[in-house]
Amino acid sequence: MEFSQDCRQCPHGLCIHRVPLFSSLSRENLLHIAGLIQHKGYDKGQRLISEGQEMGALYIINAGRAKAFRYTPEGREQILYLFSPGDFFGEQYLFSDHSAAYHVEALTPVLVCFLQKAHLQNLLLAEPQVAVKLVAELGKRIARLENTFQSIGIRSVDARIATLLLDFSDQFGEPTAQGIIIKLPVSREGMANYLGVARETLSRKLRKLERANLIRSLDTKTLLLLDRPSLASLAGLF
Amino acid sequence: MEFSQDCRQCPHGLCIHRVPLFSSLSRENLLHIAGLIQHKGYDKGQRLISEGQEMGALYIINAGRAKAFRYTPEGREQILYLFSPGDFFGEQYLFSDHSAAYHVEALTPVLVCFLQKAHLQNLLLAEPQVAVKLVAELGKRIARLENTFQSIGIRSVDARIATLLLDFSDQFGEPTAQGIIIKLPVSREGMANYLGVARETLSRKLRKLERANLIRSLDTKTLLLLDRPSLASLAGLF
DNA sequence: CGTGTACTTGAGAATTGTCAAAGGCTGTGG
DNA sequence: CCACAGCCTTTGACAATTCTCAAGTACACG
Repeated sequence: MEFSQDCRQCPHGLCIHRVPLFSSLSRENLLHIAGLIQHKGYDKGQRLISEGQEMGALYIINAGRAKAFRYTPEGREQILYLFSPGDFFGEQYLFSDHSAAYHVEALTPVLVCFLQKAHLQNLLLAEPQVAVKLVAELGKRIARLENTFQSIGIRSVDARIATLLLDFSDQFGEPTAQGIIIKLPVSREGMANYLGVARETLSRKLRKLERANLIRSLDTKTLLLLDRPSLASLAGLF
Repeated sequence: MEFSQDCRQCPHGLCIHRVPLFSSLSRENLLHIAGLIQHKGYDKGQRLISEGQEMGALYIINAGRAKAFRYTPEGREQILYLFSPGDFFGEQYLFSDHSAAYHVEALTPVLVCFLQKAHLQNLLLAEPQVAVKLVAELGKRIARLENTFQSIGIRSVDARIATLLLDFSDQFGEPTAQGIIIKLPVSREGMANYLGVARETLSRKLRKLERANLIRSLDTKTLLLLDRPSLASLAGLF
């Protein structure tokens, strides 16, 4: 785990460049903010934040992946988000003193930039455009949550799995000659927890999709998507 | 259906007073905004907006109740939100030109105030505090969605029903000597759609709760909540 | 007072969860 | 390079839950 005082020595250039939030800022403003940003590295499996903890900053994923999750009363892990570089979280707590409502854990080694609450608050008041951008980003996130919400409301587990595969294909997929290759960010168990079904059920369903030639499992963490249209119709039409 | 040019003749006083969003504004600012706000009334069952429609304004519920919903691929109605006076929607579309992702329909006669996109955009740029408030409100909504998300992820339908009843009791309940009286905003079918289960399942579960003396059904649209603690333990512990 | 709508209840079918065991991959140590 | 331990995944069989279809009941409204 390492720190660096600000973002100007960012290993990947100014990390805030990666954040759509700040895209409207001038170069000098960017540099100023960059000076306020702190870094921290986390190993795979480490907690970035824990449920119940104070959230004093906005977290921006600079490199790596992380998952946000809670435990259900039965003790199962329910995954809420998968974060990739450029994603941020903690914005809910900017203007409320609630504590974090979920755990965030590194799925791979992760590098985060964080911006203290107070600094961001000042920034929003001084630069309305950033606030407007933030509102827009939050709107997007709400829309995504609403979609997920609905897709869970769908009775059929098959449809939910198809939806998840399509989402993954958009987020993590790479088109090739044979089909879209998806590097899964989580294990089967993780996917099951994301969907809210039992591991075993997910296994069976995936096998069924494989037998129907819609997908092929290359290895545990790699999937080949063969028939996107059929998946789409599963997700949406039945 | 009636119009009125601005909000100064609002039947319930300045409707924007009801909106936390604008609570930080000075009296003169409020009056200015009030002048920009338009009204519209809807009968029960009428659509405020339809899926796919352009969203040109922020809608604020002034009186009455409305539901936001979509149709699942199977043709079932999936309720996303229940709006009460003071709630607003349409903010997702402020800075995106996406069309509405759901229908909104009046459950009772409804009076809405709406503020055109352009006016609100100007307001946000001119009054950063309003933007900050908006960010805070959106944060709250995200938190609520995340909660709902998780509670749906919970396998047990019983837990979800208990959670819904507790939510309703908070939102629509009135404490009395016998217990908390809940005026249900939706029919059994509506509740079932909200939870994503079959009508019949909901009926059976409610009957079971009634036999266990946790609730009593006074009439179709009124519920008496007798044993909140037991419900809470159902919702959270098993 | 009848009619229609919404709700309840019952029985069988389908789906999913649970438990148990077997299979497969990975990394360590010989 | 191989053997083995440990973990994740798959598969099978059974139990539990929920859905569907069908019929019956209650209630609101004209």
